[in-house]
Amino acid sequence: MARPNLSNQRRAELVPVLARAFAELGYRRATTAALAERCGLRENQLYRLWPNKKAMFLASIDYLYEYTAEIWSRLLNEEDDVSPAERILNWEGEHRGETGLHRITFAGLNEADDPEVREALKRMYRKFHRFIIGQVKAHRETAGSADHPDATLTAWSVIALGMMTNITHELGLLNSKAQGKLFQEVGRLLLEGESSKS
Amino acid sequence: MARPNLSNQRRAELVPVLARAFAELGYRRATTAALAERCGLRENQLYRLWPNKKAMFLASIDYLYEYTAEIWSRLLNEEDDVSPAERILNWEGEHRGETGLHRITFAGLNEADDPEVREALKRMYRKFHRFIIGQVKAHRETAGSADHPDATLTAWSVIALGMMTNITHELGLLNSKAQGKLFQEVGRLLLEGESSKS
DNA sequence: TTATTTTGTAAGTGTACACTTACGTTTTAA
DNA sequence: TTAAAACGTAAGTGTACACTTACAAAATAA
Repeated sequence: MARPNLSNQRRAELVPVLARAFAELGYRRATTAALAERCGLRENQLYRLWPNKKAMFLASIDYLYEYTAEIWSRLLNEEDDVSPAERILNWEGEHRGETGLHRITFAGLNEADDPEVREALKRMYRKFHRFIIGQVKAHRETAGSADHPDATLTAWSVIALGMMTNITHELGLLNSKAQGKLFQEVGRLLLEGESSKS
Repeated sequence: MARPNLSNQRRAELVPVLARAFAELGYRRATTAALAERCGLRENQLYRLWPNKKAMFLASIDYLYEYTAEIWSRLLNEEDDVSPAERILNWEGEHRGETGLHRITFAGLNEADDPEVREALKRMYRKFHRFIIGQVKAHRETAGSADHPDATLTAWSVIALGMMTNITHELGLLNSKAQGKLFQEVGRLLLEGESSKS
């Protein structure tokens, strides 16, 4: 034996950097040279940690969920008078698209004919879906329960809204106020089966 | 003067072919060689019709709206006992993602740091939005009007649902029955402000 | 110390691909 | 008939970029 292998640790340190690069540049423009530079490494050093560019991208997809889940978990542990589900809705309505990390999903969807990329995206969406279902059910147990779509459909719809606000933010289609209104008002309708305007 | 210039006509004939190529292959893998082959042309012949690959892609984005609007318009002119808005919901719930043309938007979002691509996408979404707003308003004038989000938000939400069902179809996350249910049930909730389960 | 493995630096290599050039052939307005 | 423009065919060209090779320096277990 000689020097200890710190690859796992270094990968963990570098994934956020890679993810940000893919998010800012997209898959195509995130050249291996650019990735290496942002990591403060040479290209071949990157290739010692991941077998190819695609693997770096797959790791970034996984990171996107972990990063978001981390933020949501923090929100869930806060003391507040509204339900956790509503806290997440409010937070996302205000901050959606700020990090730009969602652009990784755009890049991923564009590469979705690749089986590995497709599986990574599926995993990611399923994890989000499961997380949100939990929040929807918890919310509905406490709040008065109107007639609304089942939790599965509701969760997909919330993800859809998230995607849409990402897009409108990306393209500058809605200002941040309208974006927040979209997310929160429709989100609440989905959660509670009735408009929050009342 | 000599031979008449048929460029406009040829462009119009070829755009659907290009759009399908971008949809099937994504921007990156849709090489100019592949595009030319599908058009039954040589590369330089394509370059006589469009200045570069990006222009071909922009034309494909525009085509995506025209194609969809064409289908929707046909649906609007049918005789039926449900409202036009509901007919579109039903149709999209059943056929969403079938053509695969929506993948053009994935490719576009991935290239959205390019100003021209971003503008093309904005145009496209705005046109869809306007179209849907019209349908939502028409529907609500005839149907009983519950308490629901305003037409603008509703229209964005419907687009969001469309996007989501495209994604779930693309990734194989939902079977077509669940996909239809998502689109129709939630769509109706958004349209009418109450769940259709009742 | 020393053998072994990781880390750093520098310079490639092969190829895919957007875009071009050159040139011959067909069509049509005058 | 003819000149000009459109059309067809073939063969490039330059370069960007994923990935590799070679080798020296540094670190650590024995």
